[in-house]
Amino acid sequence: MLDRKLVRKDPERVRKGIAGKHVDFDVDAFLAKDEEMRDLIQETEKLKAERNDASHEISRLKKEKKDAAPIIAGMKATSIRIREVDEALKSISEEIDNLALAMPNLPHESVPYGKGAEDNPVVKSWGEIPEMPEKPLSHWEIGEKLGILDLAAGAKVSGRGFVVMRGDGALLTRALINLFLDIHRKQGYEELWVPFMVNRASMVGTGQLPKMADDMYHCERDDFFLIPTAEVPVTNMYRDTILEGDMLPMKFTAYTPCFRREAGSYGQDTRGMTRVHQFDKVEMVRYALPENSYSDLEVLLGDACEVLEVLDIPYRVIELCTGDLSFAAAKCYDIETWAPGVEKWLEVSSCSNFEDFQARRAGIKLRREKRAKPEFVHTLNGSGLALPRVIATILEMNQTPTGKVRIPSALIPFMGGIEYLEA
RNA sequence: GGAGAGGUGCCAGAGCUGGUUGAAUGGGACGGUCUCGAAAACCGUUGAGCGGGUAACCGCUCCGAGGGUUCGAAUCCCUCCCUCUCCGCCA
Repeated sequence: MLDRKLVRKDPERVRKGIAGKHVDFDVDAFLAKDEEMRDLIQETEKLKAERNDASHEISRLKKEKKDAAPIIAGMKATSIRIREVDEALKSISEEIDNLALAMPNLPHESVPYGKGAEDNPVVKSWGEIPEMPEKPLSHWEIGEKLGILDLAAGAKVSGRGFVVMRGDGALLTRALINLFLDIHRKQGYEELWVPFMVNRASMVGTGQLPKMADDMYHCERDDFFLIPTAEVPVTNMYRDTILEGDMLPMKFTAYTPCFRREAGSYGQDTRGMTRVHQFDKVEMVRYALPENSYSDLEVLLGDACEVLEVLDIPYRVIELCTGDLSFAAAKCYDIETWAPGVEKWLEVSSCSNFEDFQARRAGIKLRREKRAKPEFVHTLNGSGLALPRVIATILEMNQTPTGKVRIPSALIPFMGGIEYLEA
C-alpha cells in the first residue's frame, strides 16, 4: 500500500511510478473518491461531536433529576443522520481500500526504466561455465536415467507439475535444504519453522491478495491459503506490531515448500521441474530501518549469491527494470544459473526491497525512541535458494560424459559422502 | 467435535445494575526532586489510527472482530475469531 498522503500531495510521482510498471491504475479516480470520502468524514465527525455534547447534557440533566426528554427527542434525528452518513462512508472507504490494495508499489529511483524482461541489465557474473558434452542432456532426462526423478509418479499422485524425487534425488533435496539453512545461520539469520497455510489477512499483508488470487491455492472451508513462499508467514509474524527501535534489523531464514497454481503460465516450461506447483525453497526475510534498506538489499543479495559460490555454481545477477518489477517490489535483483541441457538461464533467487509497502499493508511499525511516533519498517526478502532449479542446474551442469553427475564438494558431507550420482 | 471460563492500555488487573471511563488500581518505562553517586521515597509523564489546521491546537474513532438495541455501550443482544481448562478423537 502506498502512503495516501503521498498520493494526494504528489500524484504526478505516483502516476509516473505506476506507469513505469505498466500497470493500469486510475490515480485521478482514486483521488476523486478520496476527496468524497473526506467530505463524508467531516460531516459525520461534526454530527458525532454534537451527539457527544448532547450526551453529556442528558447525563447531567438526569443526575439533577431534570427533564431530558426534549434533548433526547431532538437527538433521534441526529442519530439517524449519523447512521446514514456512516453507511455511505463505509461503502466508499471500502471502495477506496480496495483501490488502494490494487495500487502497486513505486519503483525506486535507481531502477532502470524498461518494458519487460528483455530490458533487465546484467549487473554481475560469477564463475565460468565449464565445457559441456556435445549434447548436454536435460535435467529430466538425467533424472529419469538415474532414477532420482519420477515425473510420472508425481503426475499420477497429484497431477501435472508435481514431482516425486526418489533415492539419492530425495537425499539431494534434503541435503540442499540443510546446507542452505546452515549457510544462512552462519550469516546471522534466525532459523524459523513456520505454518505452510496462512489466513487471508496474511496474504493481504504481503501483497499476494487481492491481486494474485488466481495463483494461490485456497482451502475454502477454512479460508486458508497454501503459502506461495515463506515470505508470507515470516513477514506476517509481526503483522500489527510496533517494534522497538533496537530490535532492528531482524533477519530470518526458513525452509518451506511453496505452492503456486501458475495460472498464467500455461505453455511455459511444461517439461521437467523448473516450473511446478509445489517446490521447496529456503527463504531469507529482513526487517530493516528505512535508511538502511537499500544497503541491506545488497547484503541480502550477497547472502544469496554466497550459496551458489559455496556450491561452485556459476551465476549472473540481473536487475529488474521497472516493467518487470513485481507488484509489491520497489527494487529487485534476480539471480540466474545456466542450465545447459535446456539452454536457459534459470531464476533461482529473487531479492527484493519492498520498502514500506508490505509494512503499511501488514501494519508493521517501529518506535525508535521511548516516546517517538511509530513509523513503518522496510521489509526485504530473497530466496536462498529455490531448490528445483538449483537441482536442475546441478544435474545439467555437472553431468559427465559417462552419464554420472558430480556432487558439489560442499554438499558431499550432507549427502552421506556420496560424490557422484550414478545409475 | 462437546462442556465450561475468558479476551480491556507496555504488563497485571478493575469496571460489565448502560450516561464527563481512553478507561480505576498496581507494576514497568521515561523525566524530575533528593544524593558525592546509587537505592529508597516523593512529584510528574507514559496508546494508536483518522480528519481539519502553516502551527499551537481542535475534533472523531478504537476496551478480540463484525452486526444489533438505544438519545447514548467496554458495559445489554446476536454472529464469528482467538486463548485457557476438562472430555472425546487423532499423527
